[in-house]
Amino acid sequence: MGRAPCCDKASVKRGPWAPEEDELLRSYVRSHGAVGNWIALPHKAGLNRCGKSCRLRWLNYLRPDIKHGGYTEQEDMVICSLYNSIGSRWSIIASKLPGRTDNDVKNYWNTKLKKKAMGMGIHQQQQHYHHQGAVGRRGASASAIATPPPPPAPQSQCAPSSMMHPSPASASSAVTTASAGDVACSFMYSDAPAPPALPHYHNAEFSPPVQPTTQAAAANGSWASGMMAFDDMFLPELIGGGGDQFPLQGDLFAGYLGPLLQDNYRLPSSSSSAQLQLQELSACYFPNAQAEMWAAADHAKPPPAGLCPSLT
DNA sequence: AAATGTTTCAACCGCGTGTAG
DNA sequence: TCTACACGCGGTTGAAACATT
Repeated sequence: MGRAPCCDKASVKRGPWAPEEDELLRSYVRSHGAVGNWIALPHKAGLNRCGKSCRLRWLNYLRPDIKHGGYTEQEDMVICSLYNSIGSRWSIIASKLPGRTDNDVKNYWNTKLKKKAMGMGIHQQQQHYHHQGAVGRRGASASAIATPPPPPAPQSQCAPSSMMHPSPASASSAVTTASAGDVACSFMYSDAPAPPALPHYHNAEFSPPVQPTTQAAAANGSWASGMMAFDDMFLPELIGGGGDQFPLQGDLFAGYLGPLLQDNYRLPSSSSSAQLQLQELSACYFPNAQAEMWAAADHAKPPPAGLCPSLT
């Protein structure tokens, strides 16, 4: 038994919107302000449409501040960089691009930018890649099965490599489209010492891995079940002030998360093993992009959901 | 000019999440 | 605490537009 449909699909109009329908919806929103209940809107506005369809039409097309097409190089870089970092979190990516919608960004990536990114070259940076599996809103599972390490993950090269050091304040900027816990990765890091007390962050949107959650983990010197939400960065910081510098996936981690973890877990920054460990964690935090690049690069299929093998 | 293949993008679908009752 | 409902999201589809042969 499936979920009840949000509306009677047989009795509502579907397909492309007519100009009259657009005008009805536009004038309704104009006169009533923020829509409180999209399901009830069609009836009130005199539209024979599903409420979800109305919402989509408004958000993706009729909103006055929408931009269509004409993506700039800078926007390309933002999309590439964020996609590399957080994967297909289109609503988050779109929230960093004023006037762009998640649907638009998604279409743009799938039809143009992905090819462009691929064409600019793929190179390997990471020695080890461990897909962490289910991430984000759907089906996050800490009980996922560890799998053997796949081939090294290629990375797209969308922009000149640079480092990024967002200020702590930037971590508190608002992103309303995602909840804390998104882009989260559960992992165990058995070689690191138990983490010290963690710094306080402005809010929960960006929080470092949590301290050991089990007595056992603390007792044997490991820590477990780290969760991180990384769905928020300021665009100005992303584009590096002048807009001519951009973080890449690895650099994003090395530039921001790396030092954070080094500070928190006293990893020697100069040691190659520490670098390796950071790379492993990076791959765990931001797995989606690698997975896609990977598939596109005709490598073996990425592993199914699972904890980072070397971290378990 | 016609046929065929490819690309684009608006719209749909179904599921996870948040929340009010 | 549970349930029902609406919202929001990401993946997918399909028709139209465009390019190529």
